[in-house]
Amino acid sequence: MEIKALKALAHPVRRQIMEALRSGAKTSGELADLFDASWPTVSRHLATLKEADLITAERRATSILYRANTSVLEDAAAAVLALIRADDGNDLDDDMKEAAE
Amino acid sequence: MEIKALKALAHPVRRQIMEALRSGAKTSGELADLFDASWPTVSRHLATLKEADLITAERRATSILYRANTSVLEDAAAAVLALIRADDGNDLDDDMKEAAE
DNA sequence: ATATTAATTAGCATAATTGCTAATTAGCAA
DNA sequence: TTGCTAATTAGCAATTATGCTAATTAATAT
Repeated sequence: MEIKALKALAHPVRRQIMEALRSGAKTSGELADLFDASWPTVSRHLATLKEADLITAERRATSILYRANTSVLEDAAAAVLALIRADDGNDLDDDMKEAAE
Repeated sequence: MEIKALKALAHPVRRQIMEALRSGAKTSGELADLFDASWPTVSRHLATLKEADLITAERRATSILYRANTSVLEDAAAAVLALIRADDGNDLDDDMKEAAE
């Protein structure tokens, strides 16, 4: 679940694609125009994001509209937050006592 | 910043290490015992996490204590959440041009 | 000095990722 | 049918990640 999403979000271009989709659905060509990478390269990143369920694709005549899957982004963020100890106050990173067990 | 953290968190073993550190600081050996991977392999994952500033290391006599860096985890989660469109006309750090549609 | 324990670093092999160009599929319009 | 546009897939080279064993550093103790 989140494992694929976090891996997909590890690449800067893929994060930028997700960022570009914040403002609404875009076609593959529109997205490819935003980056220096070639269109096939962007297309592959889109496939990776789709495989991780971070985006959905919908055919519109000759083009394909991509849109972000918000819930999966939320799940991914939650998975990262879950790595922080929930209960028991924790300091930032300077000195705190280690729990002995 | 978050780019290294998200990349580091893309690997399941590294996430499990962070998970193991939720309950408090642990030594390299204690962490290595938790996984099937060899100690050197775990050690390398620790180096990756440290490089991403997700953990800190402190020498304690013959062993080295690792602890999670909570603030960086928070930043990483925030970076993922930032990929979700904030409600209505609300542009945080949108450096993309708007779609023509 | 040697020994012991804790941990990392070195070196290597394999696997996965990335990004390109060229080729191909998909839909639409004459 | 042909042609055109949109997009993906194929195939390849280069890079990076992963994980192992063997060697090495570090701290402590005898």
